[in-house]
Amino acid sequence: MSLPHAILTALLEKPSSGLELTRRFDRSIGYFWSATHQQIYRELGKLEAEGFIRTLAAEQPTRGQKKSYEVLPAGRAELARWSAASQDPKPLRDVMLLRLRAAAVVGTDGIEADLRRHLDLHRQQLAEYEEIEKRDFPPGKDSPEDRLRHLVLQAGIDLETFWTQWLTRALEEFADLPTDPRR
Amino acid sequence: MSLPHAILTALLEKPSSGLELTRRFDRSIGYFWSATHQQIYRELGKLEAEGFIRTLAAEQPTRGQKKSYEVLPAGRAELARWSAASQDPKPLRDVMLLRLRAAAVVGTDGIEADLRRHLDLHRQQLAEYEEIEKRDFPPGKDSPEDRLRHLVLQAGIDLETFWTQWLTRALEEFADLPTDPRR
DNA sequence: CGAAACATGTAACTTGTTACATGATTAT
DNA sequence: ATAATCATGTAACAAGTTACATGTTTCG
Repeated sequence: MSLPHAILTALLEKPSSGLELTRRFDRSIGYFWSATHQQIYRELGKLEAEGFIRTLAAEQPTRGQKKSYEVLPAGRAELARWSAASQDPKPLRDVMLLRLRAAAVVGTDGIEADLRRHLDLHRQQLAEYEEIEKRDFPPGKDSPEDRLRHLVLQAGIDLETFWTQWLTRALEEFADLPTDPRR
Repeated sequence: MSLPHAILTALLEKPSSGLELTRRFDRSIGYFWSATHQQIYRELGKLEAEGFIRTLAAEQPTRGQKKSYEVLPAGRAELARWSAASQDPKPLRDVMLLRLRAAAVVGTDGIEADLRRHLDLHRQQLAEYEEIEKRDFPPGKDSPEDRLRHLVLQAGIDLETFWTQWLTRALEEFADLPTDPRR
């Protein structure tokens, strides 16, 4: 139940239409909670029905016309409640780790190229985060809100750093492997 | 589409019944791909229908009786195919990061306690992984298969290390915050 | 026998994904 | 006018979650 709260956060930061939200999910918010436009429209409908948000424009626009939303007091209260409520961390779920474990059984043919590709992608993502950090969080004078947002970005940077290091190490192991185990 | 392949990997490592698989998913395999018994039974049925696995026992057991499965050649081939096939990494999706971002907007009341709790949980998980490493991967003499499995475990250790460090840093930031932003 | 533990399974629901449909606005 | 883009939406499906149902074996 996190998507509605991601949307509430985004709308509090700035009232938006569905498509604008979709674009923001492709950028900042989507860096730790991704969503497609179909999910967003579905959820906007629910949030409006629950009285957490409302449309901005006085006239009800028809299909195809832009429709912007803002958060109502009940929505802000729900977000505060959710943010403070205790939630268990989700166990790790990673396809590449699973694939390596499978490769230990059925052989490593073909997987090395994808490890390289992932290394590239994670390096790109890391560079993107570092760019954002340079632009949005220059040294000195951070407001408390900025320090929290910086902390979140830092997690992204650290995680991408981890992946680049781990993938590099994995590829070194592959270089060392005498031959494929059982192929 | 990873759960069937997680099950194939587990069954290749050792033929098992549904409940045995469930227990193994609570331990080693679940450390990077979790699943409940309902998911597992559903998926075992599909895998059998597709001809990737078959029951071991000659007699068809009835409901309530143990039913063990083994992987057929087609299943092994499918696992090899999947493991080698290129797949994009999934974007990061983390509730705690989203909660912090929300807290930057609606206030940080209440979230600090859960950060502490998460720090504890991640420390426990890290200790568990390190225990497994000591037990299963003593220094020296690793077979190629073991090196791959060790690499996977290492990712778990590194990720838990990251979270403990990041949460420690987050809590330091909270100690520094003058007062809650906007509450 | 009765209770506990073992073992498999169903059903209903929520969330996420993929493909497609439709109307409105803008630029050539 | 028509093509491209903007914008909202539907439908069907896949995957994951939660609650419950049912039969079997073991042990006191």
